[in-house]
Amino acid sequence: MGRVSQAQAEENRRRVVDTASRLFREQGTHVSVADLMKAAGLTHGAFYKQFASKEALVDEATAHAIDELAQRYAAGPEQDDGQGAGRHAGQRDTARRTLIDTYLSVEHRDNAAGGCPIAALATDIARTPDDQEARRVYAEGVADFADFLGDDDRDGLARLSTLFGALVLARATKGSPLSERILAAAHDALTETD
Amino acid sequence: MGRVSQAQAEENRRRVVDTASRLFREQGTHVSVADLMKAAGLTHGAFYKQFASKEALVDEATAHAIDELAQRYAAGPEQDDGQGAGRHAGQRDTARRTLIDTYLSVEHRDNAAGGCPIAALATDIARTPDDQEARRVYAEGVADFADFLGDDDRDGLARLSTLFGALVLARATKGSPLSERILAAAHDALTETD
DNA sequence: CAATTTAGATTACGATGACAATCTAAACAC
DNA sequence: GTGTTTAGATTGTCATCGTAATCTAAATTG
Repeated sequence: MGRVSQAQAEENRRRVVDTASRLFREQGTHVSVADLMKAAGLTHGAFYKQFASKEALVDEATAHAIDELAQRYAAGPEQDDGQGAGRHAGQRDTARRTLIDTYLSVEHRDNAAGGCPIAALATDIARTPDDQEARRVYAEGVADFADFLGDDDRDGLARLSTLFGALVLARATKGSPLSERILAAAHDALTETD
Repeated sequence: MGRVSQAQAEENRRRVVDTASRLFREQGTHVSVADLMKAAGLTHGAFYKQFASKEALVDEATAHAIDELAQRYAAGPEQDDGQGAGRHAGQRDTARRTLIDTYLSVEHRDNAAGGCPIAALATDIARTPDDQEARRVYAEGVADFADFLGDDDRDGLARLSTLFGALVLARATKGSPLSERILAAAHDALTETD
């Protein structure tokens, strides 16, 4: 078919990025442009009208996913008190607690596509060249997430390691009863002396 | 060239498995049979005389790597006291401590090929079909490693999550100063109240 | 509404993937 | 030593990869 309205084109582009951010998390950045475009409801030829290369899309999809994550925990389960930004200590602790609950749930384990990109993309990012934009964005996402999780730098990074590690391990051991025990063990460790 | 002695053939086979176990850890199980065989010093045509499929090799290479890991921490830095198996509490604590030190070192972060397969293969395994042998072997490896790391099940799995998580995160953030801070933070957390 | 622009479809490219058939020369059994 | 077996090399097949050129019809512009 022929042309499409600017608005349509932009929406299509957004859908491609969104689809990519989900497929990359689920299957890795190896998913083909053809599969990706089919999932987005377009043909693979249309891809290069919107993106310079697959690498560029990986960068954009990573940024998109990291952004979504940040928005999710920044908003948190907080009841909007009409005061705008800012959350007092009690609220922050509740937000953390809720995050840990959902992060270490079976649902999250089984939903990589819609889940934490830090966990889902870790290995793909680790194997990506040093100069690729996605690495920078990813590292920033890690730093911000750790800030949210802990009271100081050390605490946040250690907690993130446990949280992240348990989820990734649970995914790799899914099918074995070990998987659920990993989630439970990390949950305990992260909530007991809190 | 033509035939090769049985001994040579077996050694070649072993070299292919060993090369695979290293390449898979470094680059993922996506590495091609051709690249793999070249790295092992053979041509890709020779592959199918030894292995039924690439999948079969993934299974074997995973088992091989997990085995090596188990041997490494089972032997540990323990001085052989001539008493055979068995290690008293002090020795076990020292062994654990040494393991944590090396596990969270920059050298280990930068040596995925020769390092812990649980960390290096996690995502590949997570994306592998449920019925594949490699998953079973992997889960067993996780259970055994956790046993070694903690006093009870919960403790071991939580500690493994932190250890593993920090290494994988450090690899993904390599290049950013965050990477080293992650290793240090997890190291602190795992050695302080010990 | 006529002229121009362009998003997306179609098709093709060269490279590379897993895997298979054939060839060859050396190791074995006798 | 002759004959048979077989590990590895060579070459081929077919699918799929990322990317690009061409085509087409509708959206835009004037």
